[in-house]
Amino acid sequence: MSERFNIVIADDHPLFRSALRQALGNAYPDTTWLEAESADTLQQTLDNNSQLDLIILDLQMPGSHGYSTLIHLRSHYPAIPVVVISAHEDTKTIAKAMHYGSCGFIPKSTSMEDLAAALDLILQGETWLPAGLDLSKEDISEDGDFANRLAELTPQQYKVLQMFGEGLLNKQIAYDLEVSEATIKAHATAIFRKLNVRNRTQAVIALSQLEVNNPVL
Amino acid sequence: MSERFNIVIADDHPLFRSALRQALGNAYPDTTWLEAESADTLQQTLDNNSQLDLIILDLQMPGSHGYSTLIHLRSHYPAIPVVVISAHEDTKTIAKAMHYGSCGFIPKSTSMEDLAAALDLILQGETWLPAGLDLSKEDISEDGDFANRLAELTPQQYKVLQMFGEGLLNKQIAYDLEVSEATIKAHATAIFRKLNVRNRTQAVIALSQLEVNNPVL
DNA sequence: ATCCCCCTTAGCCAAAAGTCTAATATGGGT
DNA sequence: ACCCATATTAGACTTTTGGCTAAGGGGGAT
Repeated sequence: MSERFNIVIADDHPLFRSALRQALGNAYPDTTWLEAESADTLQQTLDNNSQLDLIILDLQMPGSHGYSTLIHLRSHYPAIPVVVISAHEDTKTIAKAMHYGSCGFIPKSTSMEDLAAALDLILQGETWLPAGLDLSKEDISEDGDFANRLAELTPQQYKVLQMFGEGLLNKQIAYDLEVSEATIKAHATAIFRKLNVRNRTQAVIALSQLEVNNPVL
Repeated sequence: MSERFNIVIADDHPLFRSALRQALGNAYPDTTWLEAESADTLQQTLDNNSQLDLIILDLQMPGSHGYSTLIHLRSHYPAIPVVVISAHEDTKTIAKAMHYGSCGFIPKSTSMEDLAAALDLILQGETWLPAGLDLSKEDISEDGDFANRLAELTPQQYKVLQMFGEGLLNKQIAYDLEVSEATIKAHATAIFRKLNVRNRTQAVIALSQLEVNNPVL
């Protein structure tokens, strides 16, 4: 055991990140821990590290719309397993996380011992779920179409879409990403085509359908 | 007892509307029941009936964003009590409904006897909540600012905002409402000013913050 | 009668959004 | 070496959006 793993903790709460890191540090002494506080910094972490073994992902992060980050990760980095960790723990939330390619679901209420046991399984390529769960009743599939469309976006397009979701103008996005406004427009057109919408407002509406606990789904 | 009441049932599920109506018809034989299946038809019902005694409101309706309808009703028809009825029944959802001016909260799992008893109280001007509830832990107040701003919208402005939320163009909205595009633009400018946003995308984003079970709040 | 609010509309203008073509650059894979 | 996906940009263009001014009509309240 105890290989040299590279594990990312993506959660917007600093206290939770360090608690998780500390709790698991004993069980995995040779592991390199990386932290990301937003979808943005998570993307940077992915860009800068080629050998990642696991992403521990919170569903609520600034600049991320619920499951959208999970969908994007699974489609563009299929080799890296993602385990979702969340304060929500109803079966629907869990079923959706699994449906979108998570290799496990860890409620934040999980004890630290269970957590270490869960990581063991997951790092071996298994899946892990809280005990005593019946997901058979949960029928997802509704928005499968949009999820597939979202998965077609390139990383940069995905980033631009997220910034649409923050209400930014093309000009502001171009400034933030340090590219020209023409580039943003080009991305926008590509995004709309892939998502099958006509303008940015419809794109944002579609994106918000992936919010955690959205009653629509 | 048994006055002549006018009660509106606003729920997008036809089966549920008739079930409710049938169940309560016995307890309130002289009551006129009105049904609305969307925020739109609810608005029409309000326009056409001056003497309404109660609105039974589901939080999930087509063209309505969670609490936005409740906020709008309470600000523009303060004399008409609104009781929220919902499949969600966590304390946060309930606390928010009460915070936004609901005079009660009825989970859809409530028995028909309890339901009749609840209506009795509510029609007397009292409030009603499921037994054994502790809302003291729930702290809302976060988006009070936006709720106040939303309450400033006139009925027509509110309707236009909802259609922004459906991703419609000014041209389409004008056609649907049978007014000119100039009118929609005038409403749009007023909406943005009242909501303190700069464009329609930001308005839609703000509106979606009022979604039921939105983790942001 | 008067005031005020809401709804309506037109016309003008500026800004932003969105489409299209065409071109360059880079990196990975075959 | 070559192909391909991605990212970048410019330029020209159309459409949509949004703000501003001005103005008329209707209804309710004082």
